[in-house]
Amino acid sequence: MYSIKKVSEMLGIPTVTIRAWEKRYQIINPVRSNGGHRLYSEEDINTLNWIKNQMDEKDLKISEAVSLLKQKTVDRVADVELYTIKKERDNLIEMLYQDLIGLNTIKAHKTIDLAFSLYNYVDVFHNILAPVLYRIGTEWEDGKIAVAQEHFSSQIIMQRCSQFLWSLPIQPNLPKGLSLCPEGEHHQMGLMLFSLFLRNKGLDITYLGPDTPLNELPAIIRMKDISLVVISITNPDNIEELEAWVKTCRRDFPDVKIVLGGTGFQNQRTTMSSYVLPDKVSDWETWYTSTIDK
Amino acid sequence: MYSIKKVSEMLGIPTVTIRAWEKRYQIINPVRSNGGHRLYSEEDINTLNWIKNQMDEKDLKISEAVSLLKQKTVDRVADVELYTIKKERDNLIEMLYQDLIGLNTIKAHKTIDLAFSLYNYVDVFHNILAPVLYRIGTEWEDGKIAVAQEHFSSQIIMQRCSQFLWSLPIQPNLPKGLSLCPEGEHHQMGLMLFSLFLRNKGLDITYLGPDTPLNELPAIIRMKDISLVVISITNPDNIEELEAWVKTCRRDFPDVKIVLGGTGFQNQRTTMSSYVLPDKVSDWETWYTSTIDK
DNA sequence: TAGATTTTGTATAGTTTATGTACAAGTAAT
DNA sequence: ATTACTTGTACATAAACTATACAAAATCTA
Repeated sequence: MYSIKKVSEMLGIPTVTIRAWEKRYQIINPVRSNGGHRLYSEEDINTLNWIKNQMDEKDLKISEAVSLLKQKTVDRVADVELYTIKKERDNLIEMLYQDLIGLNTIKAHKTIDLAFSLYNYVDVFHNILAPVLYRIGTEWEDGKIAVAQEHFSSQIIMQRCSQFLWSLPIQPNLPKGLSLCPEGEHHQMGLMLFSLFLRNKGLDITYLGPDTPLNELPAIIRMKDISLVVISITNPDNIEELEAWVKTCRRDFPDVKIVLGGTGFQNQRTTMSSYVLPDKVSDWETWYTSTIDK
Repeated sequence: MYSIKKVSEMLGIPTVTIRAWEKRYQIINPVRSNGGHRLYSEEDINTLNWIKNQMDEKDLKISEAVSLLKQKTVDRVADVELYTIKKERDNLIEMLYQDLIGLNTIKAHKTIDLAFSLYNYVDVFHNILAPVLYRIGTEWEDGKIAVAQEHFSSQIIMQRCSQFLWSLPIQPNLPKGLSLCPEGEHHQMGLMLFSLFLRNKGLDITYLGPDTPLNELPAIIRMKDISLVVISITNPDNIEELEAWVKTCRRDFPDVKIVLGGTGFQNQRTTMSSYVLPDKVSDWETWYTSTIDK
């Protein structure tokens, strides 16, 4: 906390002027001491300094510098207020896409917050977050958008999804599960959605995520007393290794259920087709009632 | 024990003034003799001396020096309290470590929640989450724990950290920043901590995270009007490529500030050493005041 | 373009607060 | 008895506060 004299000396602005700016343009709001003297915070000084720099560098008048400053703050708020108007789902998807492509952390999270406030979370996952990430993933593969944009987007969306992985209630009597993509696999949205589906049913799912070495699974299965393993694959080249692993798993843990999924299985012949799960969410329900909720 | 006159002569402060300070600012509390005369302890004299030095050296008013003093004692009390619950903190670290190693999503989040309820968030980041992740990272490199355990742990800790990246308030007049690790780099905890440090100062930081291709940065810098780029490196092999990039960046964006960090720079000769940031958090403050908060 | 109006920095007046010091009247120490 | 200390009140000066005023510069208007 600084007195007006200190600030005046630091910034080279007369005290009268500082007070006049405060009164005329409401750019700062210093705290007062018991006796009513102004006490300036770092933030206040920042603002004054910025104003003065703008005036000096760009030869602006005080009023112009102030409206620049207000513009900066207003931009954020206005963006957020816009959301309350446009709230149809397609709009939300487009907005979120733009936020993510534009690397706007704050706006993206605000949009997701809005989505969660308008729709139930299952709906948000499947009809907003997943489509956006799918679109971004496709455009990334086509080279239409940059790596950084794709990483940034999936990082934010995955983060929001995984919050639900630990906040939803668990029913301890249901089986425990493990979900993962093998090494070299990075597309985890499908895996996340299915894990959330199971988590929503009350299963205790440990989400290991992408790039998990299959040879580590037996130890984990034993340690956590797992009875359901969910594996997602995008690249068909990984099927062979997975096939071998499934075989040993069936032998070592005959009671453990295995579920496979992901685009890697489309139009591929494999000995494991009985474990492969369809993409449709309605089929998930069928699978669940027949396999887990028997 | 010293009489008021002795103290006055020792410190060069009139007796009247000493009494006025005692009455007005409650900074000292000298014992009284039977007859009511003040008897000053060494501690009282130290306090007075400190106050006087502050006023002389930093040209502070008595009221300002006093509030500094009170702040100092508050800090010390906090230190002492911290010390008494240091055991508790070590306990938390151990608990969290066990939760993460045991792949217990829910318990790990509960432990982190507990940590946030006991300490301020900066403390939690630097003294609980970072040490745990560091320990797990080391044990992973030594082959003591599995890949799955390391991935799982860093996924959870990063998720908790990044929540702060978009919930802390922003000061729009401060510069905008970008933080990232280049391609092939995966250790992001240091980058995250420094990003949080800047975010905490009110800077609008876009966290791109690990594995970001450097050649995409110019477009992003233009798009988001970035004026600060933070890059972290663990592997010294990446220094050469980074050096080239820094050179072109300096040429194309002379106004953009660059900050480099990470263990990759330890004991390495490089032309970029002027941009390299020390590890110590106190040095971060120095860097900030001299570079951003000029 | 001349004159009116607005913007902006600064000045001034009358108070109030902050801070160091002075003084009076009484008590303690030696 | 003399010197030092106590409390309480008072006072002077510096620094801030509010409010109003004013002049130069910039901008608008007829």
